[in-house]
Amino acid sequence: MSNIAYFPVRPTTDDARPGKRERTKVANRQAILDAARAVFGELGYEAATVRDIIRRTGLASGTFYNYYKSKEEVFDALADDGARRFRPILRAESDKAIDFESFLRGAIRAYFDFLEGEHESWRINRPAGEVFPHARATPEIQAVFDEVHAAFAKVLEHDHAPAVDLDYFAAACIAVAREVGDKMLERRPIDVDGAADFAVRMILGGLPALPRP
Amino acid sequence: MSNIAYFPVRPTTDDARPGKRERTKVANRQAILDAARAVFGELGYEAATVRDIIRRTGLASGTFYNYYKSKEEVFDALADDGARRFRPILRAESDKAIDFESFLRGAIRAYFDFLEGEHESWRINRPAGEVFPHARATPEIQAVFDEVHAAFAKVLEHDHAPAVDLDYFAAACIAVAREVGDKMLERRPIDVDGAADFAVRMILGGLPALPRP
DNA sequence: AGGCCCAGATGACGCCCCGTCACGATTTCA
DNA sequence: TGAAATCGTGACGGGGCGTCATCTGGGCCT
Repeated sequence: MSNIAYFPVRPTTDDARPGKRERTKVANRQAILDAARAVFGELGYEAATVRDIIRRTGLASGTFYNYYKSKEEVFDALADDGARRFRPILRAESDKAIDFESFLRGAIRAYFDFLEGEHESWRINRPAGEVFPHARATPEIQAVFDEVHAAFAKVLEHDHAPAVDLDYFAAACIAVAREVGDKMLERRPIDVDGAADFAVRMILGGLPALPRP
Repeated sequence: MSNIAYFPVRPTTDDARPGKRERTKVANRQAILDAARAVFGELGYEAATVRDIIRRTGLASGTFYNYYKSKEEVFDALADDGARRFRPILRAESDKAIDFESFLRGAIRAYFDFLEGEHESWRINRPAGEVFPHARATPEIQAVFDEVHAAFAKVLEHDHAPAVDLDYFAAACIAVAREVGDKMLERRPIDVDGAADFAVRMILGGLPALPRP
């Protein structure tokens, strides 16, 4: 099938848009990210080496360093990517929330759904017991934390809820969500509703009991 | 000052008890542990190498591997050591506790005191932003978790509190304690009372709101 | 005391991964 | 089309890794 008839004027092949240099650049970057996800999944983060990642892409070892400085930086990039995809979801929950309870329920539910989705891409084939480092505070992840912080502040003030130590409270909420989320992923079948309900109730129950500084 | 007069019969020097072989063995093991603590503190866990650790002890590189298989194993040994020292403290709190509230308050208070104490040995000189991996589930650490679990079960049953998802609940409590504890260490002055009060109230408030399966 | 044995300390060694860099191929631009 | 810029390439020096043949000296026996 020739496509000349369809693109007669500019014989621009469909992959020729932004200049070849630029295109191979994004392709390489993406290839490295994909390879890294797979390698981390198979070998675990600790055991994985830059060589493992680059080998899987077919690129030369030097090429890796044109894009990332180290294994850590690739991991951060993957984490950043996750955070970047999650942020608008969180933002949407924050916008449509009426009060603290609806915000919290929406946010945790969204986070757990997100977790369940991500889950697939990672635990491919990893020997049990292997563990990932907790994501470092990359800019995008920090932004998510800040967003939570801000949403808490906004929505709690709007509720005329008495002041609490927001720093402690946000940290505690994130901790509960993270830990209950992890445990949720270990159970079969995965019960997002149940886990979310648990986390929400625990936080919601704890809030009015907090000390007022 | 001669001590001949004081130990006239058996010229047993005070460090000659269990045979020299055994003594240098425990000394070496301890030296490696001490060096590791210092190196992790100065360089951070990621950057530290087995060579850094062994160099600081003055021993030969091969000797290290007579005691530990890797940097990870030394770290685990240090974590295990901490857990081993904390366990009796936790046990004491569990024993003297009347109800869930007093147990929780005692345990968290003990944990935060412990944290503050440990704090010194670690953050010696480390560049900010560096971070330690969360301790792996070494046997001794697992034992602490199990102890918490068991204490929760015992004390909640004794309270005739309605059943809750203990797995989620214990995980959430540990998460709150860990995270609020970390934040506590970042503030000056360190306010153990305030942090413990916060964590206790949050958990205590959340408990009655939990779903009953 | 003298001698034998073996636990365990030693450090050189080969392996592999690291990050760099000079080179060459390919794209871009004039 | 030729010059310049960009970037992929893989060889290379550096260094940490874990091992192992060798040596040392403590334990133990006569």
